[in-house]
Amino acid sequence: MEGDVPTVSSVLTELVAEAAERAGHGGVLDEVEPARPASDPRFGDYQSNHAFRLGRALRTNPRAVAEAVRAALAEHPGVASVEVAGPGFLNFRLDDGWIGARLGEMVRDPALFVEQSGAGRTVVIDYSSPNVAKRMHVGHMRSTIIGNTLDRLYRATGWRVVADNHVGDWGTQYGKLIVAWRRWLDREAFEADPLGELERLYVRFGREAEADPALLDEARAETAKLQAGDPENRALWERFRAVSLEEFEAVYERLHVRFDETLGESAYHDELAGTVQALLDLGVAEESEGAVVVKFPADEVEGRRFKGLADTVLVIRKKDGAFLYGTTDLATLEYRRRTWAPDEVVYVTDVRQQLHFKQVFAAWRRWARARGLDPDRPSLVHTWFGMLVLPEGSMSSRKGNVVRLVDLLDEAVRRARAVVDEKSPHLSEAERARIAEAVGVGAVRYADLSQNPQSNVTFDWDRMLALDGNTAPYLLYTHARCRSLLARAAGEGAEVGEAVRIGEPLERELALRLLRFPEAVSLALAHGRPNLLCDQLYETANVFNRFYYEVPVLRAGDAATVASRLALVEAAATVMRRGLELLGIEVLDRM
RNA sequence: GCCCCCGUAGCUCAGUUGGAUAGAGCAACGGCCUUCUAAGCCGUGGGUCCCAGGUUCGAGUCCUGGCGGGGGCGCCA
Repeated sequence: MEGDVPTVSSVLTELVAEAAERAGHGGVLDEVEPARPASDPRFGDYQSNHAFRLGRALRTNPRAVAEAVRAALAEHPGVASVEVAGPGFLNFRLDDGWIGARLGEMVRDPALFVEQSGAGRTVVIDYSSPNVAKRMHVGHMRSTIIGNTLDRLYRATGWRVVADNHVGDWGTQYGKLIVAWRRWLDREAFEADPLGELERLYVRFGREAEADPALLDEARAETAKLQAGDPENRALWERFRAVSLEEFEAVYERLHVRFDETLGESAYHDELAGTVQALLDLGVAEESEGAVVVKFPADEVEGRRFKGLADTVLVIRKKDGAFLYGTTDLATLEYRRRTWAPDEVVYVTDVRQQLHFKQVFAAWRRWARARGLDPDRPSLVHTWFGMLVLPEGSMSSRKGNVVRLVDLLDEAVRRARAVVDEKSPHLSEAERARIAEAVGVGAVRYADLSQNPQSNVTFDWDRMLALDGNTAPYLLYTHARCRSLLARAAGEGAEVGEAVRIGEPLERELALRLLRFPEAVSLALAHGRPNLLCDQLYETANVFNRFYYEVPVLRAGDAATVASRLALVEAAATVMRRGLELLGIEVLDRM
């Protein structure tokens, strides 16, 4: 729709922008501070703090600026009143009729008014990326879940998304594994639990090699044979890879994660030598101490984004001629550029790789310039998240304290099942199993998503698997309550209204909260922080449950009120459903 | 040594990038089911936002210096 400004925030922001211009402050700032929900209901529904910005720029009293902007505000059907408060806040109170109508329009919009900021644009998202020949553990969870949710948020805002699982399927560990396989394979164990056996072989190799260093030479030789295309080693490697991907896929399916591509490190093996040569030829890289490196002298490092990069070095070819993951990252980026011409490439990894990606991004930009390409396209984003640590410290397969991802999911579902059996014994066995799966897996996803990704998390079973409070089951329950009410309404032949008519304060609060959904989606994506969407859904659920408790729907009395309230309930169900979908949590109609 | 991140209620964490009187969940205590799902709702108690300065109309948020914790830093990923 041409010129349409869908969200409440954008409507009011636009109004303020026009008023500021009319008040003679048009060119003062290039951006208008977005209107936001009021920090306290006493201050109205929404507030604009733009007058402070203007006041600072004009070196005048912000209160006076606010008065001037207020006086210049155009009439708008959505705005019931505007007040200037305190040192220069503009407080808006919205019109009840407009809120109800607006909500009706929002739920009829397939995008729920979510701004389609990515329309016509392509993003490659690189996430999850576990190493082949090992089982996935909880350390892989954050990249997988956060990455997948960003994937969903990008799609919701109109982007074309290429989700790429850049698995670690190449490197020296396969030579070791081949040696170990030939010496110590327990074929029965492999049949029963392929990755378990591969892990055991890998650990055994490490132990044996300590006593007999000659094994390392043997492994190096096998790696070299593999990379030279030796058919026997190649077949073994392919087998390791195949059983791994099969097992990963089972976990992804339970987590509702789906990739468009699984192009691991091995896919770029043949490009690495050429990449290094190109970087040398273009003067992006240089030889140093026998290796090939990209240097970042302090005086060449550009801007705040590259803070901490100064005087560091990225090695892209070792003294012995071998390549490193930085080399692969650059070759991969070049492949992505050629293949999908993305506007943006997002890497979702933990905080430890910050410096690495600053280096890769800076090296890429230099490479792009040297070839006459636009260094800003694709724009490169490293969305990092904090470490997941166990209460007793770091997790390592050597210490044997890893928590496998499937075990976490199984335990979550087991606990959820106990609650379902207790609360809903009347449901069929099959339905209870389905609910337990959705609740358990949803709880795990939500536990991760609902906190700021950049915080470190200490792994805690009880917290991760909590089923009440601010959790996935709470959101699922709220949605199920909505659906239950609507199902009963259908049974009684009650009409669901076209529009919502605001009456009770809780109807108003719920409608306003629902209208914030598209703002929350944009905010979550802009900051790369799914927890902002979680907060919104949690608040929505809380308001709905208070509404549900205090305001009768089916027993409201007159048919018009029943119809209006049912429309509100349906709007709540729609928003909760879409929100849960964006978080990758399977939605339930009953529980 | 240099660089990055963090320090908020007993515990786990939010805090919309500088906005109005700092909020949730858990745990504790008290209340609400003859009415639409009590996996719910309401209430009570709980704070030197690590410390000290600074910037301004306004600082948990920004700058400086400490203290404490985590992570990274040329041939691992």
